[in-house]
Amino acid sequence: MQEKVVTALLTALNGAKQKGQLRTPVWPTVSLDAPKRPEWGDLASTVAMSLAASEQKAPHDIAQIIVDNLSERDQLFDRVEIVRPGFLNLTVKPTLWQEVIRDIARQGRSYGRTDIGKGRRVLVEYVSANPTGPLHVGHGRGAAVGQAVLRLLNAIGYDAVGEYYINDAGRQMKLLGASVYARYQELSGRTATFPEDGYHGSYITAVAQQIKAQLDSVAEKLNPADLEARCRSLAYEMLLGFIREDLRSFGIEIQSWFSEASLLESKAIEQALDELKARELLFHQEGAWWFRASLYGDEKDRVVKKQDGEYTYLASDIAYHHDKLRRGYDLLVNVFGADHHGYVPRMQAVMQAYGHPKERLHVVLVQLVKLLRDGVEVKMSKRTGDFITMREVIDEVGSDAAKFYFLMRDSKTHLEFDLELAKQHSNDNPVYYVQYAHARICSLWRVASERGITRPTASETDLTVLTDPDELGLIKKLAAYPEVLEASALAFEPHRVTYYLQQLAALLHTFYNKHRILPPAGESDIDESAADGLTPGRTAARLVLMGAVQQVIHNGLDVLGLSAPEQMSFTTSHE
RNA sequence: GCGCCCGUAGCUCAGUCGGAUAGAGCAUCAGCCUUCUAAGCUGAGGGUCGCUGGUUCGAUUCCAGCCGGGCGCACCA
Repeated sequence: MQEKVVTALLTALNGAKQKGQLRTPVWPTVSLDAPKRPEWGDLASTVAMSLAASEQKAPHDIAQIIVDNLSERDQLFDRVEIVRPGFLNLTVKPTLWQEVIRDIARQGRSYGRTDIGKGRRVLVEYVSANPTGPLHVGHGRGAAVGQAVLRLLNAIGYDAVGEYYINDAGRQMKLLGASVYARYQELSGRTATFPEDGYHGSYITAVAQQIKAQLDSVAEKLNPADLEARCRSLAYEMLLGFIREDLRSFGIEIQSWFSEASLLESKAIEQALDELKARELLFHQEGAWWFRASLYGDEKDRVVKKQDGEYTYLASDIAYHHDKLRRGYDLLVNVFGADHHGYVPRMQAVMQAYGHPKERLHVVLVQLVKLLRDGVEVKMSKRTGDFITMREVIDEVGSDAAKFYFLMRDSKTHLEFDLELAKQHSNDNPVYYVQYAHARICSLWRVASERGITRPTASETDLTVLTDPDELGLIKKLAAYPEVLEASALAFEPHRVTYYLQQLAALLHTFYNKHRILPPAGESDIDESAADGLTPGRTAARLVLMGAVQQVIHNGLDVLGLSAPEQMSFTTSHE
């Protein structure tokens, strides 16, 4: 719809240029928004005002020229108005809005999807939590955001794949092994020195207990170093297994798992660094090897190989991203915790060092989640390992509710997450508000079929009866979905869709409350239904409209990775 | 000290490639269920868009400087 109008405006502009009425060489982007007030029409554009400078004319005059050159004016618009400085207020013919419903019915699940990504390949790296403990709430937000970004990109025609980078090499693995080993010893009645900076969480003891059960029979034959190594690898496998399970039960499916250790084994780190060395982007100083990150806008150069000969974390990451690039992705998206924002320039320097524009890597930052219970902050201490896990949250509030909350706000801002609110099955809970809108429409189908009313098809229904402002308001919101989806995907900001769905659901609930869709079951209410002009034709048209609303809510929830239930369970609703 | 992010209603937050009287939810108050699910709806009150300048016909939006909060500034990951 918006597209049609923009095209019409551009045609008018070009026509005016040919007649010599306008002379701006390149048109600015033709803005077209739903204005704030209904009396300003359905769509408003500010092109005339933005052309004022280059045309050296009054905005109002330019607007007039555009209007005069609108060749399809009568086919498209009921009303075209020029207001004060130079706003162009357009009221689109209802028949065009009604067409939107047919589009939705025809396109179904693909309504809103586009191909502007042109099949370009994208790798979305997300979660990537160290396999040294269970996922916590912050990881949950990262998982929800990463998955939503991935699905959004796919929805606009990219070919996106999700990957989890496993930090299974280096220091934290050693610490994990040492921590588990120490607990193992304690469980065996021996005193052990717990490593400084070790993992203190109680889950370590639980893991040690399980490992002890497995190893007790052979433990005697192992020297301490071997035993610790066994502890390390068994603990790693167990913890990564928990992570996989947690993600699965959260409804997150990671297509690809990439091991950091594999980079060491395959010599990929050496190769990646050699390539940089060959381009003189590495230098040796004070016994260490440095990457010239400052050449590409980072604030300083960075060590990749330490004096002791060990690679830094950055070296692995260089090799990892080198590998991603070699796999032929056109765009790399990394979902990072916001505390890693300082790392971004470094990684973008790496992109450039390998000859790619820094925009080829886009980093989505995800801020911390502040957990509340009834408005009181739930304190978490990383040091003692005493934190609320993602598992506990989804067990308590459910996957859909958790995801919706994680996706409600711009990911780069702090999020307050009230557990009590999130699990409430009430009107205070936006998740159910949206899902309920979907379920309500599904319920309509059930009641309709009980009363012998068959569901009308969009193509065979006369939709011109849909002229009520509430009906048109609903359609206009539906018409905006493709734009919202596209903008949301291009900005890597899923919360725009979440917000849109709440608005759409609100319109639906209002409509549902105000207008009847099905004729009443009895005959007593004939007058009431007549007052709202409820004829069989109107019922059919409204049912088609409801089908379109249902479809869009479904599509929106789906792109966010949420379910669209056909009915709500009322088990805990009334107290 | 330097860098990044945030500062919008009592609370939590949308909106910001510059536009017309700044929005939603919660909370508060007043209403709506013999009718398609009240997990819903209607109405009311509530704001110097952190402050000060600048650019502009026009700034909550862009720029600069301040103030307040968070995070980051390792041969840790």
